[in-house]
Amino acid sequence: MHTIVPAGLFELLHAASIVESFVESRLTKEGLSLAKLAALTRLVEAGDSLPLGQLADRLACVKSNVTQLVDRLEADGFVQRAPDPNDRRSRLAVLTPEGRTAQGRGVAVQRSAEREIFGTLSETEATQLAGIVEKLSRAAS
Amino acid sequence: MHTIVPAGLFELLHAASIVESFVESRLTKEGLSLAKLAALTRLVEAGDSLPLGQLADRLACVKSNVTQLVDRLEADGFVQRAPDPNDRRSRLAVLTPEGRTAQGRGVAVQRSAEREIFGTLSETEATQLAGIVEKLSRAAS
DNA sequence: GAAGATTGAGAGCTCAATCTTC
DNA sequence: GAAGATTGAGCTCTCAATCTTC
Repeated sequence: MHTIVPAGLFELLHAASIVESFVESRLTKEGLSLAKLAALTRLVEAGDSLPLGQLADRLACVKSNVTQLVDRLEADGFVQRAPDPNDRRSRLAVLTPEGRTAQGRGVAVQRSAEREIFGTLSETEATQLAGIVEKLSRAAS
Repeated sequence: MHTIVPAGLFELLHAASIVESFVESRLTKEGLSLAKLAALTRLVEAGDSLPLGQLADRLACVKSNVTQLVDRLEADGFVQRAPDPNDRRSRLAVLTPEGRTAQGRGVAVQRSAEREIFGTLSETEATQLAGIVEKLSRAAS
């Protein structure tokens, strides 16, 4: 027998960190990380370029974080900084061709990891999880 | 109307990060963090002291991480390093009185945050969540 | 003065290399 | 040589302070 303990804070956070590490380790093989993939994906969605501040908004993080993330993406050759013609204060993060293909490989990895992990859930469980996750997010906001 | 999208990777990780920030911000007011509280709690459970390597095992992290975490806890006055009488290679992390009371305040904060967040779930949902979390952890391990 | 971005400092984590003691 | 701990380098993230441009 094995009693299921009602999920608590640590169980939830620990599960999330396991899932995160799982995907992270797969992305590493593609020269990517979740943070980098998220940024590249926002750029693809925006049509290849975005002012850094906009990127920060869409990543739901602070601007100084994007500055450093884009530094690393630039070092990877996935992104380049360009001046904003409309506003000399602003700088654009522009996707390079390498960045675009990396993003493609990244989402493929992500989706396959997603299938692998969430594929173990029944249809019903997936729906339940969505509802619960929604409730928890709301309660902690 | 509002269709519930089946929970995916990003929804799950985002929810976890919201919950984490919620607790983290409450612990900040007590001069603590989730990482520090976890370490202090492991020490309390162990009866006030533990070799650093043991602490790393119980925190499920790498030893160099514990070295730095204990550095910060020592600076806070919550922990002190002591020589291990049994093995001169080893060093003990020893809880101070301040560390013990901080741990007490910390778990109180944690439990109240837990009630606040998980209290929004029905009995049934809490049980479902536990099962799902268990499945996901297993799939990603 | 306020909106862009960056820099500096620091928390939290990892890995690889090192140093001491077993 | 292997087990303890630490150090150095790097990733991800935050906040406060700064600098330029609006």
